[in-house]
This record gives sequence, structure tokens and C-alpha cells, in this order.
Amino acid sequence: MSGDELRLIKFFKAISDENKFKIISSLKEGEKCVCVIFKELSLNQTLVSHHLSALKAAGLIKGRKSGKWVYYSVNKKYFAEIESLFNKLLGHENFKNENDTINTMINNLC
Amino acid sequence: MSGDELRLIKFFKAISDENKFKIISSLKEGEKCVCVIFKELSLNQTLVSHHLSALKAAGLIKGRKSGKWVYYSVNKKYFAEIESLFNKLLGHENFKNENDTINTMINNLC
DNA sequence: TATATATATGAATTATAATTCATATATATA
DNA sequence: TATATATATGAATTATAATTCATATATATA
Repeated sequence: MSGDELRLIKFFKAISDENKFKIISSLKEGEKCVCVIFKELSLNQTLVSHHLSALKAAGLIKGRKSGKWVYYSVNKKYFAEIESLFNKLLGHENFKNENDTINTMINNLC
Repeated sequence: MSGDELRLIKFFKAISDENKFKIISSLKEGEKCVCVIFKELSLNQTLVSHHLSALKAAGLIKGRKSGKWVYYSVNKKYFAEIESLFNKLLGHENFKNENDTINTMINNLC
């Protein structure tokens, strides 16, 4: 399997859990600290921390520490790349230039 | 969570396994019977049968029986719908009309 | 009809991920 | 400085999915 395919699978695994999906959906609204996320989703703090660290390790989100708080946000470059890979998987050309990362541009050359 | 989101998660779960992903990739080349798939991927027959039945139950593929053989193929309507849902998730409008299923057209009205 | 081949299926096992629990660490505030 | 708050982390538990094993079923062919 190609690196692209392995990366897609990693993405699918990272987001195929209901709670992780909800966390990503919530972060789409904007940067949020852990305490806001776990209260909003009615999940316990430890569980959310574990999920956040998995999502961060997989590249879907970024963390920014400020005082006692850690603010997480979606990694837009990552999602732009995934979108590109996914459309490639479906056999389409890339259809948008805005948000293109270097990675997606390199992919277009292949 | 909306029905669309639950359907996307179901798709992510269905395809986030390496072997299932390989099966889908292989079927993208065209309809194949089980014996061709499991030999091509060097997996055992039972395992492939289990995966095929999971992929079929989730809607990603279709099966057609002919004599001793069962031929599987990707369900293009399903993938067209997933593409539509995925782009909605990423905040895009639908960008193509070809292959539109009734479902994606209904989705566009929301 | 007996036998071989293709596929499916249920139960058992193994691997992996999700969740919880206890607790550590860092920082802010009384 | 003592205490409260926000977050992370490792181990234990639980849930779920992947894989294997034994075998059943259907169909083609000798």
C-alpha cells in the first residue's frame, strides 16, 4: 500500500469513533480548551484528554498551551491534505486551489 | 449526531481496516469473485468472506451470485453519496453533478 | 450419484481501541 | 506557601473488531 493510502487509513481510524468525531465537529466551531470540550459533550475529562492526544498524534488537531489551559483546534492543513487524498482515492482530480498545501500540490504532480 | 454524520462514521469504520481497504481498492478495478480476491491479496478465504459480508452489510459493495461463484463490486451510488457527505463535512458545496444519487440531491436541499 | 470446488457462517481466539480509575504535574489564586 | 483548578498519563478494565478454525451449503463435474 502506498503512503497516501496508509495516511488515509490512519485518518479513517482516527475519526471513526463517535466521540472523536464529536470532538472534531466541536472544534470546527473554533479553538476550545479541554474543559469546555468535555463539558459540552458530557464526557469525562480523562477520556477527552486521551482522545485529544490520539487526535493530535494522528495530526488532525493542534494544541496550544496558555496558563492552566490547553486550547485545541483543527489542523486545517491536515484536512486539506486528507480531502485531496480522498478525492484521489475516488478517482477525481483536485478540484480546488484554495487551502492547497505543499503536500497536495506535490500529489498533483504524480 | 445527524444521520449523515452517523453514516459517515459507519463508512470510516468499514474502511479503516487495512485488509478491507485493500479489498475495496482491488474491486475498484472491476467485479471479482471471492477466489480471485483472496488469492490476489494472499489472505485466507474465510477472512475475506467475513470482510466482504461486512462491507456488503455496510453498503460499500454489492454481490452477484453466478453458479458456484459470487462476484463482488463496489457500490458506486454509495461512494457518490459518501463523497457528498464528506465534502459537506468539510464545509464545501457539492461540486459535481454526475453520479448524483437521489440521496445527495435531497441532502443538497437541506 | 459421488466428489470436488466456491463460498458462507458461527464459535473461539486474539488483537486493538475505548473507557475508567487513580494520580501526577503545572499553574493560578487565596 | 497552601490550595484549587486544568490537564495529562499509565495501568486496569471493558468493548469491539479481526482472525482463525471447523464445518455447512450450494453448485458443477466426473
